[in-house]
Amino acid sequence: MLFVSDNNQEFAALKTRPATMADVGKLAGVSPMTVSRALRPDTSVSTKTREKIEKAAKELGYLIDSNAAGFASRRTGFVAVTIPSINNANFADTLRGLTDGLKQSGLQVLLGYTNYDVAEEERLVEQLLKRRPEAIVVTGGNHTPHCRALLQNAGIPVLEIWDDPADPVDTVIGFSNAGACALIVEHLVAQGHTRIGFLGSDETRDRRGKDRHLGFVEALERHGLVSDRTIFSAIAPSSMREGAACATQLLDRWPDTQAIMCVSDLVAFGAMSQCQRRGLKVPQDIAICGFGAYDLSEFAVPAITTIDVGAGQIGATTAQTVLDRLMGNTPNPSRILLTPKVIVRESSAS
Amino acid sequence: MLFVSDNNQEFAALKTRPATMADVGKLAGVSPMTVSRALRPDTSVSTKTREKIEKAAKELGYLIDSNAAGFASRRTGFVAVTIPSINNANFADTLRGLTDGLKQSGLQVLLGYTNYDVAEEERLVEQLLKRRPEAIVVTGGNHTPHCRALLQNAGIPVLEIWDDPADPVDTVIGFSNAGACALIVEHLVAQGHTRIGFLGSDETRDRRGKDRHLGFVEALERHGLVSDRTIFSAIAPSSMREGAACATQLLDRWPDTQAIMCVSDLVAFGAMSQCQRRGLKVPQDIAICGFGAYDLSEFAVPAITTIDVGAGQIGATTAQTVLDRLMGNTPNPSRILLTPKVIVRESSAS
DNA sequence: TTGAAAGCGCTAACAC
DNA sequence: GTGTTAGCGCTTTCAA
Repeated sequence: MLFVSDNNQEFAALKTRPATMADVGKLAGVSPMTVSRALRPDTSVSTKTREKIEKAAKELGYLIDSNAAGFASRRTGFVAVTIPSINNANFADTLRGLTDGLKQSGLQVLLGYTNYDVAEEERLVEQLLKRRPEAIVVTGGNHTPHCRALLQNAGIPVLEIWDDPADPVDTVIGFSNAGACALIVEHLVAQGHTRIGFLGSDETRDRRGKDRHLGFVEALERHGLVSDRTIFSAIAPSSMREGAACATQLLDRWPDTQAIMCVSDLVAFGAMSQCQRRGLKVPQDIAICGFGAYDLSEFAVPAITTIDVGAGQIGATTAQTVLDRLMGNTPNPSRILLTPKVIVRESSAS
Repeated sequence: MLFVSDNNQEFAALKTRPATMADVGKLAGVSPMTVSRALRPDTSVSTKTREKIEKAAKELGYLIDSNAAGFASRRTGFVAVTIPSINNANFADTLRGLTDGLKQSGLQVLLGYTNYDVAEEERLVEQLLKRRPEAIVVTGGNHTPHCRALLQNAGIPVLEIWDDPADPVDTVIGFSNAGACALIVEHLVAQGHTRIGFLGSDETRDRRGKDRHLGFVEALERHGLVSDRTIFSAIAPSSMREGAACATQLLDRWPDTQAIMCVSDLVAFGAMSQCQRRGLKVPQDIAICGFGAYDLSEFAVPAITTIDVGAGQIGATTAQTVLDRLMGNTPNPSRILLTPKVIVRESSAS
């Protein structure tokens, strides 16, 4: 059986046509409609008929076509999700919380990653919207104008997560990146540090990183401390490599730095490695703090002080909120802000 | 990408009906069919008509319904992919190679994770197949009988990756986990080590880990060495925590161990941390090797010797192979095996 | 270059 | 409890 016209040779037919409900119905001696009912829960079909149908379906290796079902019922069962990167333990945790929370509902996550680029996000959101998801979850609250318009006009719940945007599109489930960072500064100041550096990354791309830096600056200023010891990598987001390189720059320029706050645990780990290679003892010679509560920080030697923003919890809450919105329980936008927690570990303990 | 879950439930409709091709056609004064043509490349529509249509589409904020389009053309544009875990840098690299390689083709990845569980894989594969993907990529070559049957009867290209199964369903893009591990053993033996331990995880769940252990045992035996210094964590896959715990057990039981081979870099990192906490110097007192070439290993102090299996390359090759299969260039199954490379670093250098 | 008719596989709505 | 009819939004096919 060919699926492709003769003049279009791409995608030659490898498939044999899969069985349909009509095929199953014919074999079971019932109408396709009865098959449709039998294959769904909570539908009235006699036990005998259902058994006949299940036998026939099994015999044919029949699997329902979810696309066709969604098409007919106008419910695709998709929830679109964008994250900045797939290779990031924090977003992976959020994703796990989200998918696990959606598991019972029959909703499926359609995932895309933006590579920390709002232009890419725009393309991605458009592509995802073409699949007619029932809700869309975007990481971050910073979008191109067109992307914003797409989200606003999509006619479905829009959830912005991992952020606290001043002007949200719809519903927000996040936290204040600036506020979280301020907590770390309070901790470092309480430890008696005054010469505190910051390692970040290109702020136009990593918007959450920018907010963290803002929180850092503001918190230092509240204590009357200067905040000029800052190194940004040109690459965003910064990771271990940039952490190591930026730590080198920071220490070369301000050798008397007492503590370094890093935009993420990965940067902190790279920075700490570099300190150790330079013969600096952490925390005796210099304190290091990260952000994100990656496993890495717990098992590093010394273990790294960090911020736990509740990545998994964000995902779980997002799932619940999506379900609430779709079931009409909470038809209105809301703003749910979680409270990040400092986890003090060896790398900054006196 | 798509994540998949089970069951069904009712959702209230929040959506206003999005514009259709008919709406666009009406506004532009043409038939829906002409709109369909205008919105696709390589179709014959006059420039003037196309402009009218694009203007109308823009005005209505029209986005094509990919599900309906796929339904009508019997080409969903989905490529189903299963990976064991979303929170794993190796699989993330493969996924990135895969999605990037598919980007130009208009094919979209539908993703699900199995949590290293073949029963979960079976459910997932079934769920994914219901979306009628044009090809399916599964990580690993170990499946339940029913899952195997599902894959075989799907009528689409099936690609098993990250493995070298003895009896593949269809096409294989992987490497020998056992062979890769043997390379590490050769390296350690060449360094003069004879008392070599292994840290792994529950072998029924982590099949690739099992193969790695097999390769370890065989390689030791080739050198006439004993391979009893082995600790498996009950948790699979092992990560940093288990690496630390299992290293403790190994060192308590065989304090004179000279080198430890770990099932992954994460385990190696946990083990190395534990060694350091016990006052052992790496590599002077004990050598440590990992598997997977995670960033972590490069920036750890000391940097960790590991195996680079070419995770990104597996993804890129998989994408290319999927395209070849779908375009009929390479209609037959093939077996593509990449060659893992040892990266010798400080943790095992003499 | 454009349009009309048919239908993809399924479900909603209404019969019986 | 089961069948019939209609149609979801689009593309295929054929005709003009």
